[in-house]
Amino acid sequence: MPDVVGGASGLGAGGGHDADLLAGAVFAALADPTRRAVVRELSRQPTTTATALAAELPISRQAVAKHLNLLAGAGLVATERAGRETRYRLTPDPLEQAVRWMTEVGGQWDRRLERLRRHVAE
Amino acid sequence: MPDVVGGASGLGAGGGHDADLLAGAVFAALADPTRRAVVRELSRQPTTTATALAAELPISRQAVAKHLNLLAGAGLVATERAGRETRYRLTPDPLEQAVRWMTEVGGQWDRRLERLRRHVAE
DNA sequence: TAGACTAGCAACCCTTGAGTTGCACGAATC
DNA sequence: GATTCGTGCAACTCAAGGGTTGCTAGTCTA
Repeated sequence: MPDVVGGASGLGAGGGHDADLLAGAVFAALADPTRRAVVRELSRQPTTTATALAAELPISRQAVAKHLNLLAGAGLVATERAGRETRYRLTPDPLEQAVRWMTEVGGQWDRRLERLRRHVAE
Repeated sequence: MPDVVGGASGLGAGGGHDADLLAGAVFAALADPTRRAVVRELSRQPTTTATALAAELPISRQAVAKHLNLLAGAGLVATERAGRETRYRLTPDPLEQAVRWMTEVGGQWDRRLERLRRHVAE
């Protein structure tokens, strides 16, 4: 089951190799409502700590830390230590990858749709 | 835990009401690699059936059907019966909502970054 | 009408993931 | 130097989700 992408090689040849995995990590990261709240909050403040976030969310500090780790794994967040606290900064670059994935799929479908429309018209 | 978004009302006031839920459904739908493969395949063929998809994927027909139901729940797929088979068609409109969510967050962060940069410069 | 093909429903594993608590360690403060 | 504050790590619970098998029902065809 882990090689669904690779196993579907006949399908996945459309240019996306591991870009799919990158986009997938972003999608998985943004699939959780708590994580979306964290990201939104990070988009407002330049940097924050896990404890500060936990103070504004109905979950524990450790839960927030887990989410931040996952976000860091997806490349959406960067960490930097400042004394005894670690501050988290939003790095929205991977969002671009995800957007590209979606526009690619949507665009391909639009092209297919237009082709079908033309075929019906003739 | 289910009202994380609402509970974070102090945060979520940035214009997104249930648009967050819509985008969240899209993200959750695209978080699974199998579902991404299904979507990519649907972007190539105008319509398909669950059995046809199952023939090209390493999973059973019922698993594909579940994924298609979830995609339909997110509004990414529409169904139409044709005789004894149900054909699935891609409806990429919700992708736009998701893209808007991401660009909004990214844009807000960019603005915040620029403001910070200006503040440092002076 | 009998048989093949398609889809839908339900019950059932088993893994993942979100969340918790508890504890131990480095950094500031007094 | 002792204490507090902020993190990090580990173990654990519990619900959700991906996948399977088995069966039933509808539709086309021979």
